[in-house]
Amino acid sequence: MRIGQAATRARLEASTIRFYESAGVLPAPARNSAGYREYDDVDVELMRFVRRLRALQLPLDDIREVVRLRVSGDAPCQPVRDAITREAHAVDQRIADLTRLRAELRSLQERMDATVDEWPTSCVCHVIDQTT
Amino acid sequence: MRIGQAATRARLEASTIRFYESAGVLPAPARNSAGYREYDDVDVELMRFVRRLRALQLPLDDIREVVRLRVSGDAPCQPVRDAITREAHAVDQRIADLTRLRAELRSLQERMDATVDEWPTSCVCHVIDQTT
DNA sequence: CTTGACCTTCGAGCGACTGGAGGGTTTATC
DNA sequence: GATAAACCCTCCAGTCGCTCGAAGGTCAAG
Repeated sequence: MRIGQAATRARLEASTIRFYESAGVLPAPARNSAGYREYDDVDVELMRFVRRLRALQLPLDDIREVVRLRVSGDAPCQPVRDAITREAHAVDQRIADLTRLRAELRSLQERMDATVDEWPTSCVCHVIDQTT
Repeated sequence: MRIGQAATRARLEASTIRFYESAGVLPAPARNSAGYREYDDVDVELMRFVRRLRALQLPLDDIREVVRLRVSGDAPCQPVRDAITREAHAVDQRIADLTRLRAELRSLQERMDATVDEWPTSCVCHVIDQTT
């Protein structure tokens, strides 16, 4: 099948598949006489695998390595598990950061609302100025 | 003062200040005879204001508008309040997304650990394959 | 006179795509 | 057999917010 159908089946954009190929994540497929990429079901399975890892927000560098192992017949389970662990920590960190940020935004909103009557005259955003 | 001292006082990198200028966020300052940028305390205050808004992860597009108002003497409070509200919603959304992602990563970790004894033989990452 | 710290501009690189220009190919329809 | 729509190709630019490096100019201290 050609890239469009592969994209539909793998639930990726054709442009994303080409990008993954250029990034060395997906192997370069065969080409037909017109130069079109030709994929089979195994290729589509691999694309789905990559999509699922990306949905877990694993970086392409990790996925490239995992795909390399999988294509070469090795079991990529340990690297996948390691990548997932790294990502879980990164996600925990991002959530903690964002939670702090949200608290600060909420607090700012409240403080701005409390001084809304002073705005028209001489607001230079003291509230923001008081932030670190 | 020159850009290095302004950067230190505003707690920004000199390269960031130049970038903000090129991005139209900060106004172009005067230059001395050697072509060096010259800043005063008011400029540094504005840099700090921008840094604080960036720390709240407001996009530069919003900050540019807010700075424009502030420099022109208008009170930027309402736009700041609006931008903060938008950002608060975006942060809520990001937290929700990441929380779902974290749950999925945790679940995957557990399921992989539960089948760890099967890995050496024929792991093709069924666990990942079962993900949507 | 030289060293070193500072400054300048310009351009590339990050991550992971996305979209467009400017072409060629295939397929369905008339 | 012509034509139009849908598909494919490559290459390049843009996204966001910086950050770094190259290649050079300026200036004060020793």
